[in-house]
Amino acid sequence: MVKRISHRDALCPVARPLDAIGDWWSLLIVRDAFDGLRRFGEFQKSLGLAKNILSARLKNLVEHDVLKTVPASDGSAYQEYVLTEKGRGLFPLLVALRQWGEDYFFQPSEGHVTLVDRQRGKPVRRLELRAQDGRLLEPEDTYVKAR
Amino acid sequence: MVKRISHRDALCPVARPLDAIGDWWSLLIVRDAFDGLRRFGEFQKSLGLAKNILSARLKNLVEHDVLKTVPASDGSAYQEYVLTEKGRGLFPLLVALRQWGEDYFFQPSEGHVTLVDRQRGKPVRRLELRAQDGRLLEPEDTYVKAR
DNA sequence: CAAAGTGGTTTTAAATTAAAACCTCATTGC
DNA sequence: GCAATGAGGTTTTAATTTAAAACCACTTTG
Repeated sequence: MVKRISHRDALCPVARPLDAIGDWWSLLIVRDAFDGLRRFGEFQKSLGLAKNILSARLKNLVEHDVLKTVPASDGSAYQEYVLTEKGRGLFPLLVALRQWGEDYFFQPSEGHVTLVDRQRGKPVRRLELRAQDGRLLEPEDTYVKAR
Repeated sequence: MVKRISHRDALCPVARPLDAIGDWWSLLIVRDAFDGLRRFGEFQKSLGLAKNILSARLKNLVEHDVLKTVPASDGSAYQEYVLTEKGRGLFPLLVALRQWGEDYFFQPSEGHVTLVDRQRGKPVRRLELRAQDGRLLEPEDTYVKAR
């Protein structure tokens, strides 16, 4: 589970989070959490992964403060997994992944689910990067700056 | 490399892309590609990963049309790896990952690199999800809709 | 209170990742 | 033009991770 990153990457904000969510299942678990799933069994049924793997992933997500465990909301003795504030911070990333998936992984003929605005029921806007003054930024319009 | 996704996930735009970029290294390779790295040796030096793993990852990214190989730009007989249009489509995702990393994986005392707007040299805006009419959307303000 | 369900852990096998050695073709130095 | 070095891998072997299945303790239900 522990992954070493090279010296060059130790200070890169892209590399560090990968310890928390860089594996195949974690983002799907987080997606399910955004969809309201909370119980171990719910995640397992939804994702169809082995229980030991789910257990390890949940543990890792909790250790990284993406999820936290809380007493079950229905009053039973079991616990539930809910997103922390840090976990909720993954929302834009998940939307970005979803939009990329919609753009490039579906034939026009295939249907797929869409993220919609609850109030109007209309698809959300596309994520886009802008400068402080509002200009739309393409990859070439940016660079990473040490400080 | 081939990963099975459960029936429920087969149609989910979040799940499908994970075959292409769901492993630990691929996103770092793509990040480096955005930073202008093109050669096998450049990626290997930057990331410090084994050559066979890099070879497999590059192959997978090329198969998924995230990267493509082109003749070397310096006229030598070697080839280079460059982002496709689909690969460039990962820019918002990478920015989202970066912003999440900046927010939650660094102590205030620690410095880290920042993504800046090339024209002004100022940090870029924060990614945010908006409805068609411009309202800012939190996770609760959205849901996924079949169609 | 017996039976079934929840939420795991342990055991064992398969697949993946990693390190290192090796190899081929390209380029450079002389 | 030939030897030596470098680029870009592949192959081999070992270590680690993932996966499947069995097992288990505690909880809830009938």
